[in-house]
Amino acid sequence: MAAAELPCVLVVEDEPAQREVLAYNLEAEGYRVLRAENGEEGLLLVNESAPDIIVLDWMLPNVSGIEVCRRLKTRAETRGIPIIMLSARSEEVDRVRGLETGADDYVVKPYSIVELMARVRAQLRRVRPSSVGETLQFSDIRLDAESHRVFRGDATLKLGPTEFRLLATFMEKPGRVWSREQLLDRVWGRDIYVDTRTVDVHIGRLRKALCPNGETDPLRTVRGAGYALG
Amino acid sequence: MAAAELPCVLVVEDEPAQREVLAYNLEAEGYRVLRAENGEEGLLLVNESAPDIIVLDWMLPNVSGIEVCRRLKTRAETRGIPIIMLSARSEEVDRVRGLETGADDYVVKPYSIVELMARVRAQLRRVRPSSVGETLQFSDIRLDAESHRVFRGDATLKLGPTEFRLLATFMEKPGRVWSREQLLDRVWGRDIYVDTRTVDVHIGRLRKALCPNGETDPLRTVRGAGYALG
DNA sequence: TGTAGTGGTTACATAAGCGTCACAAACCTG
DNA sequence: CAGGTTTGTGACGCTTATGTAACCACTACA
Repeated sequence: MAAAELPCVLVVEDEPAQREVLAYNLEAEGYRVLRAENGEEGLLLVNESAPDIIVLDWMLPNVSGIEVCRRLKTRAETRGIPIIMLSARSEEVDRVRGLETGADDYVVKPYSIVELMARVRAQLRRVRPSSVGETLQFSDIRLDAESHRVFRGDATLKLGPTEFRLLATFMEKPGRVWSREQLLDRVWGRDIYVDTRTVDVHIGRLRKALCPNGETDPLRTVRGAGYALG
Repeated sequence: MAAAELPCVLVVEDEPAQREVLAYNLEAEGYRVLRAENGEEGLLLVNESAPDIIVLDWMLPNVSGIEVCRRLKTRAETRGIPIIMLSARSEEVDRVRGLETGADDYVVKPYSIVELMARVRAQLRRVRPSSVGETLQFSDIRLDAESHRVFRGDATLKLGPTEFRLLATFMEKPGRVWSREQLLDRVWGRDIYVDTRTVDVHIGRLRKALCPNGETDPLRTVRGAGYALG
């Protein structure tokens, strides 16, 4: 199974017109597009073609989008594929449910096609670290490289340059454990001599900055190894 | 049970000709092949020989393939074994039901043997990562080296650095018996002086960590020789 | 030349993990 | 069964890794 050169997007949308608009724009953007008109077909295509990202309509006949999402996110091999949910509903409840099910992003119809494209790009960048990042996301934390800003939920977080780079490193590969030395390399620079304990201090500062209101600490200490996000 | 060097594939197919074609191709591909001609025999062989992957026909006398699948996927020790379902039916309903039952992949007859081989390889790669840095799996235990995490079923296990390295060593070669000296070399380091009995203590701690809720102990004590996983 | 913001280091407190021992239990061998 | 050996395991003291506050140094900028 050779890796496709072009990023591959699976569009699951029952309404033919909307599906084609999406597909057209995605193809114009340079993606390979797979189309599915219902949940079953979607699930099948995921197994067959391992797309890099999925744009998923909320309302689908039989197997609903949310159900498709749930199934994909509970299976280990498909859990990593980012899912962007589309929905006509704008109620808060559904947003929460959408993200709760494991969707990585959520867009309410009618959406700006440009915005959707941006989100697709963002999600892809998260998964395929080939190109440099604009927006990274992990759970409720968003990091925008361009504007140098970090959000948690709706709140804007305030963090210093070092903490920002530190967080950016973590968010490139959520879950991965970085040793203090690796972090010094990536965040401080290759030939800077700083005490490894300095990392600890900045981790502490990052933690404090990430949880201004007592949110759960997303950083994990791995004793004897280093730190990780999530 | 000596650790099989070759990946072991269990073929459950009642039609002799088809079974042999499959077996022939799998053996040509370098796998060890177990054959079963019905569901009961299949389930039996799973328990006896712990295959690495199962190719399972949908239509079987008595116990149907889907039933075999369901049973395996509900038992903790066998849940981790990937199952590829074969079916003559191509109806949407069945596809979905196949995946719903927990099958990891689904191939419709008549299939290209090349494609099937590719899928077997893909599933095996998922379960038996040959190289470092990927995720190791043994029965229902998964160890992810990169994120330094260990799961049993859905639960995340909490183990200390030494227990983690110990388990990683075992999972590299499930079934292999490691002497206390070998373990000290690999886990503690070549020129560390520690009592060999220390290994026993850490094995105990690892055991406790692996069975937080009274699951079956996957570690085997080989009297006079050492310890092994499975 | 203040002042505010940031960064690196140190020191100390605490938590986590480690290794050893001692005794109990299991096992083997006659 | 007796005697010896191997393994399981709780307890305990010790070491080490980590969290964190405090401090000083440096920079930028008005």
